[in-house]
Amino acid sequence: MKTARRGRPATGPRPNAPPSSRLRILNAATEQFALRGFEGTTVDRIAARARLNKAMIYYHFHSKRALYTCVLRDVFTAMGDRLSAIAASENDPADKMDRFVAAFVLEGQTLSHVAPIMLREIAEGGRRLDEETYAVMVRVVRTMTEIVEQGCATGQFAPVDPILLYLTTIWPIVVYLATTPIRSAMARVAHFDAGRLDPDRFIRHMQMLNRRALMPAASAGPLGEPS
Amino acid sequence: MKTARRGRPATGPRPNAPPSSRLRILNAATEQFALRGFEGTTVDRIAARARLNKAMIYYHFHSKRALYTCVLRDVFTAMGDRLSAIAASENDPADKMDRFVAAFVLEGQTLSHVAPIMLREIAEGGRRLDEETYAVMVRVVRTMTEIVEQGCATGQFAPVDPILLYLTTIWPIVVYLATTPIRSAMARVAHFDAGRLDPDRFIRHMQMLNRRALMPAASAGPLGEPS
DNA sequence: GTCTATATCGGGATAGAC
DNA sequence: GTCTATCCCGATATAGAC
Repeated sequence: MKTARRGRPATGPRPNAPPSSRLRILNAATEQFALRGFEGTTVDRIAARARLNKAMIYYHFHSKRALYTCVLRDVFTAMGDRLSAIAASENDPADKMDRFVAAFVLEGQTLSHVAPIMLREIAEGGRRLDEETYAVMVRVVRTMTEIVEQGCATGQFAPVDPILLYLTTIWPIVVYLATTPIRSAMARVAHFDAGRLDPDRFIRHMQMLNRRALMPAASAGPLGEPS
Repeated sequence: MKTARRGRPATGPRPNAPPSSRLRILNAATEQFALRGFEGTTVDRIAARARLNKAMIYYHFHSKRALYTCVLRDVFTAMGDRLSAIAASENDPADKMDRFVAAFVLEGQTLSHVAPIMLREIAEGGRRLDEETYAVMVRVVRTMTEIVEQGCATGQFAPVDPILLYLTTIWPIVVYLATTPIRSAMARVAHFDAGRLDPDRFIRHMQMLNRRALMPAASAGPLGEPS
């Protein structure tokens, strides 16, 4: 258990330390775990993709499981860090919300393995998340909560449960990101133009959704109340 | 490949045929695959949960993979069938949309294994979906598309891309369903009241979201256009 | 730190009796 | 249709040389 003692932010071993094996392993592992899941990934394959052999993996990480935990922590921390920055900016809540949405999509494209991994962990019921990783995910929820509460306090936002808004904001984005690689194949089968789902259009859709969701009372509109 | 030739709707072997092994296997398999994924599940364990032994599984299904394909088809078909019924009703589009959302949540609770399986398949990039199963998923998209287009035609709905609305409607629900079992544990860690996420509240939130998203132009509201 | 074996075992799949 | 026993490969993990 003392294994997880390698505190270091994902892609920065320290300005110019060896660019080598440990990091190559981490990258290869992230890719494979995202692609095939924990059980679907073999240590041999990770080694191959890292241009190393199994033994090196067990030298740097004590077990497949410890490596996975490491990947989880790194990947979620990286995402969480980048998002926190947004909420720290000095804009008004509506602006922050737009920027938060855009940032999640954009960072999610850069950290392209985070989305599939999140989906797998949810499906798994969070059984593999350790406390540290859990805390990072909670931080993301809290970031959104703060934005919503700030907007509610000033009356700019309708009173909406931040947790519900979190659910409806983050997860379509995650699925959007995770399906990006197979979008065109799906488009062929489902007969729709995949271009309709380019990132900019998608971001605008999500922003529109949240702006409307947070629009203060007034217009329940021509559609009336739900059943 | 001729293996998948057992056309039969999930939970109805035919009114009163043997309630026995084949069905018990299917049920145990669905549960385990949802819980642990394809690679995470062992044939031995499925057998145990079905109160049978491995050999019986290979007797009824030729391989673990064929069994999985069967589970996928059954589970998605069941869900698709129940949803299609909604769209066939004679209500107006706004009503249909509300009912569609409610139905997805409710049926998803009944077919409680469908959500985790959907998440795993998305994370997997759809690599395990055969054409038949694919077609069922497309049908769900089409169902939503029809509702949206009907509403747009009559001017009741703002012009919104149905695919985008599908993304933002279905997937929060799927994640909501998949996290239900661990909701209270999460609430403890994240310090929020899990009761806030009871199904009725959630359904109303989703309906609100879509009604507002589909509200015809007019009020971009006090929030202005996005960046 | 990096490599080449090799130990070990779990799990998918089959044989064949009943 | 159902069972027990078994094959056998592939995957995690380790030993130990360099």
